[in-house]
Amino acid sequence: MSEPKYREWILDTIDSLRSRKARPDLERICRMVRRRHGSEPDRTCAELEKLIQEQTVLKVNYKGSISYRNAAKVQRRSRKKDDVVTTAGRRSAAEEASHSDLSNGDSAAGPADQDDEDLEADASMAMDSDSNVDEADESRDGQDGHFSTVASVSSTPVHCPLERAVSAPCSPSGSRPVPGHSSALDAVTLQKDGVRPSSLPPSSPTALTHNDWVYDSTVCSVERQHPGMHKDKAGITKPVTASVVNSALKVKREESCKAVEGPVTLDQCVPDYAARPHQEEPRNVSNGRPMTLPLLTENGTQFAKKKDTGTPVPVESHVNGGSNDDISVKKETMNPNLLQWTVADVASYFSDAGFPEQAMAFRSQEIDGKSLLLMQRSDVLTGLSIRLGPALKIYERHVKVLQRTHFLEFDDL
DNA sequence: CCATGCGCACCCG
DNA sequence: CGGGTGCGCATGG
Repeated sequence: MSEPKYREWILDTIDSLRSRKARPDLERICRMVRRRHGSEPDRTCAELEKLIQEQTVLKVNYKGSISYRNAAKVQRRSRKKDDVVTTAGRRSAAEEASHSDLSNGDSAAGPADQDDEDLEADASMAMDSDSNVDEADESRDGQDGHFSTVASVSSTPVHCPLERAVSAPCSPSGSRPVPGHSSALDAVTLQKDGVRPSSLPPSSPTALTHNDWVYDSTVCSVERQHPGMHKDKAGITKPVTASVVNSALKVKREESCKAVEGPVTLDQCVPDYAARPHQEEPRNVSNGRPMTLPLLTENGTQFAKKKDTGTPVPVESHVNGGSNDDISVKKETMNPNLLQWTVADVASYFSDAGFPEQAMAFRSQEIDGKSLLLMQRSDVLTGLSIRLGPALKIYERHVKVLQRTHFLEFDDL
């Protein structure tokens, strides 16, 4: 999906701006990429959106304006120097943090790393728990409240990368999304400091306007729930909020929600994925995807395979201790047929499984479902340039399982 | 005019 | 305190 070339350019640009102490905002990023590589701003913008979706880049609202972060660098906590370099390049460092704990999302850095989606989910949850919406009060101008968080996506309009990128604020010149409203679409809010555990109410639209918001919904939906929510894995409650939010934003597409099958509620919870078209594309979509929902698995389960559908559903994982309470919602998931998984699906799966860093390696190597089925132990252990520990777990607990499951169910193919 | 460099104020853990 | 962020100003081409 995202062109590696662009990924590198954009990440380098973000890093560069950061080192210069200049805010990595859309305008500067587009300008610098154009200057350095000749890429059109629109294209850069489109690629940036993709990176945001992949969580390679995090879109955050910091001090009242939008900033982009190199997810890999979000370090927050101790990072060791070691970063392993993944093939992709140096961006991996962060993940380590992720393992440790996603909870924080703090500061600018944002969210916790890249863990993808699920994590995000939980990350968000975590965050919200502490924080919640609202800080509106003061925030507005921004003080720095640091930012909120996470984000991802973006928003706006559709994104078809190529086609429309334009709509978005890409244009270098003045278009910056104003904090607030206009971009409301995109933005969603979240905030961190404010904290109010319970929640949601305030969050409504108005909240958006205030400062921090995160972009994207992916997370947002989830996030604002009060901590308590975690518990219910089913996520029952969440839906509500989420929906609320969405509606407010108008971001979502209802249809899509429906599309999803049955358990609607859940979906709603996770609306973002489901809901937004954008995301879909990249991720699940391979084809007409019917995704199954995660049936509420309990935490420990790594995969839930639904026989009916025959799908291996990647459920989240546990990364840290297995507590997934939070998440469980995982995206409902991917296409049941591994053969139809795209590179993004694979990366997303591993991120969800708790290996965000390694997921990048899969993505860098362009491993899609078909490739995954062909991978052998040695490929996983040595072909991805990932550390042995995670590689072993990935192979034994995921690759092998997925392959086995696939062949059992689709052997005829 | 534009890209950079960076002091300094803020904020968080 | 240490660390991250980014405004605002200064500098250099």
